[in-house]
Amino acid sequence: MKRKGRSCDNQDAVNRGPWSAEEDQILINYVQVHGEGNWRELSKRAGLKRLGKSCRLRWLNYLKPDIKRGNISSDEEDLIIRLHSLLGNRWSLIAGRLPGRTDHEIKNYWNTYLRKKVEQNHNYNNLPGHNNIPIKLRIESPRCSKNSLGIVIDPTKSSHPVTIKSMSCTEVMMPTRTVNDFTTSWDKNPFASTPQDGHGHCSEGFLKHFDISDVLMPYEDCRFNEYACVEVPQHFGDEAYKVINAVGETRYDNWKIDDYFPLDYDVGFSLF
DNA sequence: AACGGGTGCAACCGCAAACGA
DNA sequence: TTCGTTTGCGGTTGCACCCGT
Repeated sequence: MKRKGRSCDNQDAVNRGPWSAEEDQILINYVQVHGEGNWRELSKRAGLKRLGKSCRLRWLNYLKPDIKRGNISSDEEDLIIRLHSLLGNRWSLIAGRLPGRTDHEIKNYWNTYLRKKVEQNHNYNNLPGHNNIPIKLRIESPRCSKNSLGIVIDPTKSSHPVTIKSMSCTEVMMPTRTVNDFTTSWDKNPFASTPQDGHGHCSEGFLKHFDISDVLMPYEDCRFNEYACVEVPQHFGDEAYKVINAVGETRYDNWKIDDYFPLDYDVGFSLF
């Protein structure tokens, strides 16, 4: 599978195409002794006539010991479809939720098999986020930790993913404490110590607007097949706070807290 | 058996972000 | 702050194989 190399620079001295078993072994041995990183230097020192980039690709996608190859289960397949409907072609994010799988393998699997399967599935185009079905937002834990505010989506209650684009807390309570007093009361107008709205005034209805799709990340205790977790850094100082109300927006339509998603779909705040 | 089109997948490419001097 | 290098990502390419004719 020799490929056409570019005529410039000294790439004629570089091996291209499929890796031989010997090259693989050299790379494995070298990484086991010296570790990953600095791939260009690694290639030179290991005596591989390969671009550093090529070494990195080969290691990360095929040779690394904890990689699962092939036999993608139906559960994994289902999760890929859900995540793709949520994230699009963000293969590294999708792979991050499938332990042992690489973005490369998932991308190939999608392009050669899953995309066709999904396209054939008439229901795909009727998923939430692709139409205007509103979502019920349920506040499970109104008092959030100081580290983050997040939501947990429980897809076990529905076969449909939720494509949440953004979320705003519209009513937030901050704790107030008096000096030398450890008791806490909840102040519904805490804005003297919290960010303002950029216009120098703080109406009670605001707090923070953020784009969930930018901060979607796996949560350690999360069972991948059951929950999609979103963790959002909070910017209101070190204190805990209570979320009283919130509105959000899916990828294609708006929803608000009082809307009802059909039957049993719950989206809730959770304490991370 | 030979041929040709379709498919799968490993490797490559270009770009952008991250990093470090 | 700038600039060169490294890393990471997603899209594309092209060869080997499969399968129908």
